[in-house]
Amino acid sequence: MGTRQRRPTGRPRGFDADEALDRAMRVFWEHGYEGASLTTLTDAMGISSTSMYAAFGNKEELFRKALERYTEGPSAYLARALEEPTALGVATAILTGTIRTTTRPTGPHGCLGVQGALATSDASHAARDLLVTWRDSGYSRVRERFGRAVDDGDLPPETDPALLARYVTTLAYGIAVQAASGVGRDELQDMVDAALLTWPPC
Amino acid sequence: MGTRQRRPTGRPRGFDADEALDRAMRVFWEHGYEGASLTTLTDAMGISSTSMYAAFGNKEELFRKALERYTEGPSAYLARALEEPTALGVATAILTGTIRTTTRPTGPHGCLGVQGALATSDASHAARDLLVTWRDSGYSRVRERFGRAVDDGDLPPETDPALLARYVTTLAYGIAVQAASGVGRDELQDMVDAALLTWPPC
DNA sequence: CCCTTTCTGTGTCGATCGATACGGAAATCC
DNA sequence: GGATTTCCGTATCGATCGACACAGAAAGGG
Repeated sequence: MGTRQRRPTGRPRGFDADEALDRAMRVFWEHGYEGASLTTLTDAMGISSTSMYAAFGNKEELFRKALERYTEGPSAYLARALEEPTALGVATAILTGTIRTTTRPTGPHGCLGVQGALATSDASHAARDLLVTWRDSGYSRVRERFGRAVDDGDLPPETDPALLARYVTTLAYGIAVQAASGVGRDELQDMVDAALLTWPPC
Repeated sequence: MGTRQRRPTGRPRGFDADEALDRAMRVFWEHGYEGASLTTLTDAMGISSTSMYAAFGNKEELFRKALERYTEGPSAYLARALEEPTALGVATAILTGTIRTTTRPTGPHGCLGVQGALATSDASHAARDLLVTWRDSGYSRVRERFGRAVDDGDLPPETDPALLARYVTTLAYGIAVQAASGVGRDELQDMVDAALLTWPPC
């Protein structure tokens, strides 16, 4: 065990692709898809543009992979939140996780899934569509989780899971915008704590 | 009265600057500051780049003026909302106005003040800072209005106007993101109606 | 009428955009 | 130890970016 598989034929890669993807994710996160130029990206990744194209395809593919990395890294709180035993626990974990990720002292402020490509030129519609799908996927998972909470009796039977999921995701996206504006972590947390005192709001 | 002032010396402008600014505002609204190229802008405005520079200065100044136009046009609901007699009326008018403006069938989806320049390259930091200031100004006006509502006894004395304003603006910015993703007007309105059933939430 | 002023159309500027061609370097395969 | 494969460094591609030079056109002023 622990034995790495046989080295592939050819000259070995001179950089850590995982580390490079993390750097690229941060650049996209901070500057957005269109605001991140190839020069900015490759400088941060520490590689040449040739190496980037060989390893990741093109800018669009790099963005796609950076978003996957974001989903399983900074945004992993969502998957964990959905496993909370109660709907209120789910909502609390989602919003607290959103605040923590969007206001990290060591990272860019805001959410890659929101500010990565919210309004773009026609040339970048693929990146924008990708994030629309990403956000819609998040909403759907929350809605399904709240649907189960209704079935379980955790939420009142008259609760509309779709409406409730729309409410929580709207707060989450709004928090991402506030964080991008520089609003502090504590203030956002106080706001969420107060908002969740009434539950379910719908 | 009604007499227009004396024609200025020199060749008269061959286009309507007001109309051109409206067109530019729409382009910035739909594509964002960085996604709106000079070609896209001047094509929509129906003028040459020379005329644009002569009339508006440069791209950054054009964006600044387009944002002012947006504030007194599509976003004018905010000023009207602040004049509602009750805090609940203010919140309702703000969120309903946000939904109506960000989901117009004939206009771009979303809010210029949010998606105009949320994450940008360093070269466009001026546009981003402008929108940060714009959003912060909106928040401050709402907070001051809620402060008066507390003084008037419209809101309980233990209410924190800053927290409440942060809550309402967070919902508004979240709505802008949802609208940019294509979420429909009716669904957002149902969500807001349900959310405002509990008031004040904090 | 000519002069001044302002605006317009054409053409183009240097810089940067995303993306590659090409040759040499570094590994495995036989 | 050659052949093969893969990767890296340099240099550059055509397109587009925001911005402007220049000359002619259209108005008022004298």
